[in-house]
Amino acid sequence: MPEVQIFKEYFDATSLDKEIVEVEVKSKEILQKITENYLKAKLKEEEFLSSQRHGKYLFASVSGKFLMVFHFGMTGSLKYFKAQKDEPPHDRLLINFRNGYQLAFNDQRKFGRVTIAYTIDEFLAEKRLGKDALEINFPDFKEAIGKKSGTVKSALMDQHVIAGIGNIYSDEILFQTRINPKKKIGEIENKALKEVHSNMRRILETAIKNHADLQSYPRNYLLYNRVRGAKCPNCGGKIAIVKVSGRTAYFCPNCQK
DNA sequence: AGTACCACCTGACGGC
DNA sequence: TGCCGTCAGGTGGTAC
Repeated sequence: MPEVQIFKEYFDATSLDKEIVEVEVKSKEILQKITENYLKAKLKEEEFLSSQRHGKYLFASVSGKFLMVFHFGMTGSLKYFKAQKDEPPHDRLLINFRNGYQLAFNDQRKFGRVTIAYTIDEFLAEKRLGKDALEINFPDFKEAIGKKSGTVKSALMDQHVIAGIGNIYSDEILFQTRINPKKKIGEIENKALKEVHSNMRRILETAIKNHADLQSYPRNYLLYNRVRGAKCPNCGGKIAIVKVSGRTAYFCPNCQK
């Protein structure tokens, strides 16, 4: 989600209030529930007025009439450019503006998706997305997560519970709260859950402040050096790697009980 | 109903 | 040098 917030800021700085002349779809696979012709017709001669982020989704208002929805998967990004030499290598969608610039939806692994929606609430309801991780207050957080029965890591990553936490940020939150990623939700005390909530917000805010660039995060963050054989920034012990409901979890067995 | 896990896709990387 | 297997990460579908 911090990356998506950075894309939102980039989008707002580059692509608002410019007439769209044409849309090119280079990889149809990224279109979700819409056809290429539909998207082209919808965007032609319109303009982006503003954008909003919810979890990992970015919503761009198109002339106040409807929303263009972006989901970036793992490798998606945006690039605003003019010269051909600046065209990104895996652009799946290009939006051509009247001013000669283009906005590219670049996505090497094609896990990203683009679609059209009419209201954010309707879209969130259809996807059954939880509240945004930066917006949710503790009582709502507790209630949402309390309905789960699996591991704390998979609950944090479940977009229906809270929207916005991915694999690497769930690791960071649990590392800083000193909770083992395999711990069951029911075994977490209220006080620790409160810490999870406040650490979640602080970590996401810190990540955004650092432009979602892992190498500029504080040195005591697990994410600063999330690689095989890394040492724990707390105790110097070896960081372990395990699978938790199919995802790779990095954690310190000594600090996270 | 809810949880676990694989497929999707591509490039990087390690091993032989 | 080069080929092959493995891995990464988010989501959606499927299996349990």
